[in-house]
Amino acid sequence: MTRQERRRQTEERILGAARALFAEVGYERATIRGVAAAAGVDPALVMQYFGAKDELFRRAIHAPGEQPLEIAPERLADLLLEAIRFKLGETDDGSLALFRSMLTHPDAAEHFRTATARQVREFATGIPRPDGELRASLLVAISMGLTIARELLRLEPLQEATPEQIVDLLRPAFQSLSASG
Amino acid sequence: MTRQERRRQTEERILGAARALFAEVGYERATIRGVAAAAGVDPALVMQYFGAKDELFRRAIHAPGEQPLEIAPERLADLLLEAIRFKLGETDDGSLALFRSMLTHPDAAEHFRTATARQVREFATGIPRPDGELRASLLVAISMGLTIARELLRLEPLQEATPEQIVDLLRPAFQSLSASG
DNA sequence: GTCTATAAGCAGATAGAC
DNA sequence: GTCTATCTGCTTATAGAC
Repeated sequence: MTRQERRRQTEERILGAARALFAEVGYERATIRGVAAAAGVDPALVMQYFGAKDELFRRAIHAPGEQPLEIAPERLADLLLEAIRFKLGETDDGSLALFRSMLTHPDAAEHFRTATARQVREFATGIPRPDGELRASLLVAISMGLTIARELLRLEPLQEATPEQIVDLLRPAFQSLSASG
Repeated sequence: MTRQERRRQTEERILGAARALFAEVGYERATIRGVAAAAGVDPALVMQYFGAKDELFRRAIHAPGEQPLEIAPERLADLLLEAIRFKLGETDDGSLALFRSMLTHPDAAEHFRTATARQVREFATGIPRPDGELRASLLVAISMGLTIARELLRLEPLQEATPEQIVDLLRPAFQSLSASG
């Protein structure tokens, strides 16, 4: 194994530890020292690799690549529900880190706002109505609320329910919001 | 004006400043110094009155008293929508402070969980079904997501819309979730 | 009663030894 | 290349002067 490979490997380990810790306690309470300890490396090494805590966080929340959905109107509700069903229970740490910190860390809030704005515009193309963007925003807000309540706050009834149960109950709500006519 | 009155008045001013600051930046980033500056008093005075930062936060999020709703089944959806319509745009700083910090401050998370559990049980009495608690949880999660998205993250389409517009769009969703049979 | 001064602790970041 | 030691800054909290 070359030096470059080794370096890349430890960098990935640090990034994974950072993602997990940011997801668990948020930006403020997560410390470089804590990340280093979780990754089994020296705190100075983390700084060496990532330069600053901000940069580490930026890298941690950078999702592995969310490909935009092709949206056929009349299908939007089902697509969203399917995405929710898939994500519930196995949301990646990068997304959770972003959710966890977005209310208290300005950079995280900004990142979420721009990512959401793009998603809203995308969804809105599937809702050809004057208030399409508002409807899309509501769909996003509902999905976000659900993830926060279940994965971050761990509200009991939501955590015990299966993704299928939840999706079934939400279907009428999503259909009414994404109805194209 | 007696000493006691004066003291009570400054205490209220500090508490108001604390509520506003906690609501704006969350528990971690809000400092005693910042609260004191906003209230126009000495930082040491804040400590004198409230003892510790935790206690100040505890007092700040203690809502002025939310009376439990009497729930007639078949009316739950309308009651909730009315509550949302009323709250949107004028959510009190105490609630916002709690929302802002609940993802990153363990005490706030715990407070929210217990308050929510009570609310869920309450709503569930209006949904006489085996999955009543799950449905009630979804209603709470949706309301929470909406408040967070609009008041805290300030997502544009949601902030520009009127409460009436939002409530109208959500009505079918709430009715399907709270349908009693 | 109110404020000044300071203690004590922990954070991120840096310089330099090995 | 990796780690030790340290610097600087900020926080809560306290002790004591006025």
